Amino acid sequence: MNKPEVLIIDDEPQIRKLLEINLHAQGYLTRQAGCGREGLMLAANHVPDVVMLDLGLPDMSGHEVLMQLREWYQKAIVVLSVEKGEDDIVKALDNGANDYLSKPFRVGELMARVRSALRNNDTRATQQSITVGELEIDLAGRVVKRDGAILKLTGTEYNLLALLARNAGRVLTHGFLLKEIWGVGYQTETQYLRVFIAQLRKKIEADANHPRHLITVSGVGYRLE
Amino acid sequence: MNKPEVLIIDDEPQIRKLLEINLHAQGYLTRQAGCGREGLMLAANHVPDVVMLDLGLPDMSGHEVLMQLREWYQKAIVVLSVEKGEDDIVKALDNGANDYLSKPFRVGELMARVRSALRNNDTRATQQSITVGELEIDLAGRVVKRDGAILKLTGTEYNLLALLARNAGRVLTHGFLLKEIWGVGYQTETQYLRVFIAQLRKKIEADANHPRHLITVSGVGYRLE
DNA sequence: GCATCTTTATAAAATCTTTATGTCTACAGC
DNA sequence: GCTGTAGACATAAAGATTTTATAAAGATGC
Repeated sequence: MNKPEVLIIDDEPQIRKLLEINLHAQGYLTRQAGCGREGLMLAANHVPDVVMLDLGLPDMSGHEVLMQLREWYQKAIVVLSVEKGEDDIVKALDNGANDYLSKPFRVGELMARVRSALRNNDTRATQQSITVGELEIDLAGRVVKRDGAILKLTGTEYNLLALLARNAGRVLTHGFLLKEIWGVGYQTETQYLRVFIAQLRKKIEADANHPRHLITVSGVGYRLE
Repeated sequence: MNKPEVLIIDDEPQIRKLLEINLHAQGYLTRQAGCGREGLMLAANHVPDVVMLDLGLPDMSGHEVLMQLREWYQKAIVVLSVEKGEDDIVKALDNGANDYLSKPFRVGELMARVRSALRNNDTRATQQSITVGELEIDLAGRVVKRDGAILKLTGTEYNLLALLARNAGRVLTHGFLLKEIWGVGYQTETQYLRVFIAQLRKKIEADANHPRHLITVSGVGYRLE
C-alpha cells in the first residue's frame, strides 16, 4: 500500500505542526488547511485516506464542514476538538464522524485512533463522481448532468438518486431507501418512494414509460443501472 | 432490515443492565456475558453486529479476548473500560478495537459511538456471490446474471433460486423449500413449487425441457447444480 | 408566492394463487 | 409385448390480489 494521506483541517498552526510531525513519523503524507473552505477544496482535489477535522474553524462551523464532506467522502473522518459538551460529540458522530477526540489529546492515543480508522477504511475507492449511462453525478458538487446538461433536481430527488448511484447495480429495498432518505420511522411510507421515483424518471430517463436505468424490482425495491 | 444485535461482555451486572436498557431503547437486541469465555462462546454462536467489551474480566485478560475475537470476527468491537493509562488504549486499538471509551462514560456519547460503529459495518458491504454454471447470483445486490445479462426475476422466484443456490449440489425437499419461502403452514402446497420451478427454468435454463441446472428429484424435491 | 413535499385517488401493471389439462414413468394384468 | 392406471410432475392460462405509476390536490416552509 502507498503511504496513507492525511488531511488536517485546523486553524491553530501549532496543532497542525504537532500532527504533521507525528504523522510523518508514522510514514504518512499530510496536507493542511487552516479553514473549512480550504479543507473542503483540498479534500475534493486530493481525496485523502483520513481527514482530521477541528470543529472550531474561523470561516464556517465544523459540523457544516463535516456534513458537506460526508455528501461524497466515504473514508475516515476523525474529529478533534475542544470539547463543548456531550451534545457536540453526539452531533459530530451522528453527522458521520468515525471518531471524536477531545483536545487536549494524548498523541499516542490519537495515533492509535488514526491507525484504527485507516484499518477500517472502506476498501472500495471513494468516488467523487459516478457515471451511469449518459448520467453523471458529481457527489462533491451535488450536481447531476445528463449528456453534459445540468439537471434541475430537488433536494430529495438528488438524495435519492445519489444513494441509488452509490449502490449502482444492486437492489436497494424500500425500507432501506426510506430509512436513509426520510429517517427511521418512515420505513413503511412506500408511496413517498413511488412519487419521487416517478419524478426522477421523468428527468433522467429518455422514455419514462420504459425506464432503462431506474429499475423497479416489484415487492422489493429499486435498482440503478 | 433486522434489528442490530449487540453482545455485551462485562462482569458488572449493573453496567450490563444500564447498557441493555439503553440499547433496547434504540431498538437493538442484546446478549450478555459476564466473563471472557462466555463472551467468546456467545459471539461464535450468534455473530453479533457489535461487541461491547470490558477489559477487566474475571477469567481472562480483556486484551486476550479481543485478540481471540479478532482472529475471525470482522464487525465492530467497542472497548469500554476503566482507564489504566494511554498504553492500555493504544494496545486495545492496535489489537483491533474500533473504539475505546473510558469508564465512567456518558450514555449519549456511548450510544452515538455504537451507531457510528454500526454505520461503518454497513458500508463494508460483503460482495457475496454464488456462481452456478453460466449463472451468477449476487446475494448482496439481489441480482442474478446469466452470461452477464441481468435476469428479470420476481421476488419469489429470486428467493427460491437463492435458497437453492446457497445449497447448491444438495437436494432440498419440497417441505423445506415451502417452509422457507412461503412459511410454515404451506408445506403441503407442492403445486406452488411446480409452478415456480417451471417459471425459473424458462428463465435460467438454455432448454427448459431438458434442465441441466434445476434438477427434479422425483418424490423428494429439487437440486441446483 | 413559489418551490417543494405530502397526501389522496385511480388506473395500470405485475405477481401470486388456483384450476385445468397434459406428460412422463412405473408397474400390474392380460 | 401391449395396455391401462395411478401418482408425481410440467405447463398454460384464468382469476384474484398486491404492488406500482401518475396526476393532481392540499400542506408546508422560505
